Amino acid sequence: MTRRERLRAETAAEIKSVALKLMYEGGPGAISLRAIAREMGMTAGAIYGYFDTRDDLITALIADLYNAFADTLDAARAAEPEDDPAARIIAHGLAFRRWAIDYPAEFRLVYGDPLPDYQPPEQSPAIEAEQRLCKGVADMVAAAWPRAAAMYAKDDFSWDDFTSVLAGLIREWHPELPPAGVALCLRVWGRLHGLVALEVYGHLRPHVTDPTKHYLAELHDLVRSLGL
Amino acid sequence: MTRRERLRAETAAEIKSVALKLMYEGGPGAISLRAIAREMGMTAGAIYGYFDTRDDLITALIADLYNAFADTLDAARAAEPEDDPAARIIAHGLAFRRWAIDYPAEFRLVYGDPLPDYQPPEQSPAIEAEQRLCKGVADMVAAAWPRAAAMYAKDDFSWDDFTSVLAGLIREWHPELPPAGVALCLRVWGRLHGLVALEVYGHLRPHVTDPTKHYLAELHDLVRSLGL
DNA sequence: TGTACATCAGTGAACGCGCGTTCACTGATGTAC
DNA sequence: TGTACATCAGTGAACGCGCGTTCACTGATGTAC
Repeated sequence: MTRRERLRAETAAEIKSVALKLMYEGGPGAISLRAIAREMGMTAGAIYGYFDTRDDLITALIADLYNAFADTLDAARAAEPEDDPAARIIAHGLAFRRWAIDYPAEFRLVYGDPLPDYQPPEQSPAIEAEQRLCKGVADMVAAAWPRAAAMYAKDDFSWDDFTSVLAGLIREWHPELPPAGVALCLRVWGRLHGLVALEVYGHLRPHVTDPTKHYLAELHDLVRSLGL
Repeated sequence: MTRRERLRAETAAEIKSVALKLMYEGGPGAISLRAIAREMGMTAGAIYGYFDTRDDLITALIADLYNAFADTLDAARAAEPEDDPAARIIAHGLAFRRWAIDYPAEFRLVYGDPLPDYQPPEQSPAIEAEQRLCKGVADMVAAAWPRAAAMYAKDDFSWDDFTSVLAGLIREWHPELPPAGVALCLRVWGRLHGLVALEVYGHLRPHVTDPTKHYLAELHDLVRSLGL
């Protein structure tokens, strides 16, 4: 990598990090090429040397976020013993909420409204990264399945209830997991998501003094409902 | 009500309904005074005869949506027998999802990102309407409480875990419900919300062929976890 | 080591856009006598 | 029933704004001889 290439890569990274900073301070709507350029002391046009278009920047940003986010959750799970699936689920859940609350703009970009006029591309690098998150949940449910099966194995699901993409991934990651277990993954995902989404969008605070406590209670309910 | 007053009210209503139509077609970002005026064949400035400012319009819109939404859910619950709390919960859940999927822009406005640059007022008519939704969930949990108490009554919650506003409302609506029951309300709310939010924002479709089926399974899990 | 040339990051001015908001005004609708 | 006046909904032009994007250009950094 030549000096020029290194500088180029650094500037591209700076553009993204400034975009994140703006988003952190002003919400997803605060991302604009002009604002980024202003912040960096350069001209709006110069950004076109690094990204073909505003949407390309956003797409790159989302992929980065997904990866950083997946890293955080993977690390949180890995910090708990492998033979304690309940602890891993709770650690994952708390880390998920922590990230969402600490970086609400990022959460919105990933899980909420796309930016005004942003059109995600069909083949986005974010898709791969999203699969990492998916795998995280699948790992947890698979670890819990030996005990959860007693409750859910008789649920009426078949492989036809999932897209072939998901079915393929699951069979690769956890061949032992039956369709009822995969369906359970999705519901667990929804359950982890619900209270956090409400909180991030400001619907919980008017009712509750300590959101963490309620979320933790939900995590314990969840773990219990999995038979752990 | 004089003729003039009636015309005024009709025009104000038309402004709101055109705003909804624009939002329905182009997402929340498509609401602009100019677009509304264009659609109505009038001038952007004319709208200032009806709403002091763009944000006032949005606020009125949100309050309307909350009320229409609460009407829908109330009706869905009321259609099931009062002595069958499980059926009421499932009907409520399905109606919630139906509304969210049929009117995604409205869902986003209410539960998702506020509009770019929209600053909700402190004292909004939407707050009252939101309480109607809150009461709906509280009613369901209160009806389930006699059976759910066995599982949740020993949860460690006190009235200090809620804002005084919520605590006051609950004591008015359901004086028999202890803090653990109120906490359960919030968790049920989150559970109803999770999968629907994921679906509305496009995270479920890439994995699943029939989202309703999975949501229904979640509702059944929920009902079961309430001991119904 | 020094010179001639190629590369290429960034400039700055311009384009056209849609936005919220203001304001002096017009012209129709209502009211009072 | 007809006239004089008041009300007020809506006009249209203008304001200043920030945006994404384009393009001919400058000037510094690198490369080849």
